[in-house]
Amino acid sequence: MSVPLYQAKAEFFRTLGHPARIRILELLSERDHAVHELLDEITIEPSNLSQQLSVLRRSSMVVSRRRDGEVVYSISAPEVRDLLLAARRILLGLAAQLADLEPELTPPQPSGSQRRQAR
Amino acid sequence: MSVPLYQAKAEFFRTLGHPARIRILELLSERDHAVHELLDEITIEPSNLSQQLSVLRRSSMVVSRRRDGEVVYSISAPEVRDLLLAARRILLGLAAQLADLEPELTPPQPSGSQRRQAR
DNA sequence: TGATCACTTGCAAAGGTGTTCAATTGTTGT
DNA sequence: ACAACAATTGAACACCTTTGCAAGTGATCA
Repeated sequence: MSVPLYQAKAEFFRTLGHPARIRILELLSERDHAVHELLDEITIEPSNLSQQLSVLRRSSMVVSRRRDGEVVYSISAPEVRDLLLAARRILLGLAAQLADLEPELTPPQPSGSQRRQAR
Repeated sequence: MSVPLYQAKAEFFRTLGHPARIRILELLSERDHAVHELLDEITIEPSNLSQQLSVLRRSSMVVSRRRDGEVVYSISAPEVRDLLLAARRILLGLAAQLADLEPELTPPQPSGSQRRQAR
């Protein structure tokens, strides 16, 4: 293998590491979308959307085709959906753990709201 | 929820987006490791390793504790393991697709080692 | 106490990423 | 052929990350 797998993985995750790209993938994992449909859902400049789409295209996570004067994008690896779900599970799990350890943080508790957090 | 979920997800994936951090998580998902054990496995300056560990700590993906004069790290969300596996599956799937679409690019292989993998 | 080991932190240089605007391509309708 | 639309590209700038070195902390042991 030319590129070590852990490096390919890192690149892959970096590709996912942008809010707009996450939203795009979430929308596409429901159904194919034309660019202007994505624009309706995501608050972003058209050119910026295009940039993000091109990042996803470069990584082969999505493909585009032209249909009736629009460009339609689809997910090329349906398993991406599972990945996003797995991420949500982990995220919610971590959040729950945090809430557990520091229940005194969230509501504006007056007395001794000192945060100790192992520096 | 204060931070939109898709933004938290992006942050989460960005945390995974570094080769050293991937390796650390892979090692930790096998078993807990002391810092110097990680150093033996990963080719990296100690201070750099420390920085990467601190990124993982900040995101609550790992926790550290001191034991017998060493600092031992462990994974705090065991599901991370599934996530790494899911990533590998997708990565290998994408690679296979690429190999399929452009068999003429890599080696000039003549006879049919074709792989088909229906989009 | 002082030396040493095991890590961590601060910081500056270098490199990389994201955002926007303007310009461009390509397609469709008149 | 031209205008209008849809999407993309290029370039400049700001911002963030990574890296390595030097310095620092904090525990353990002679």
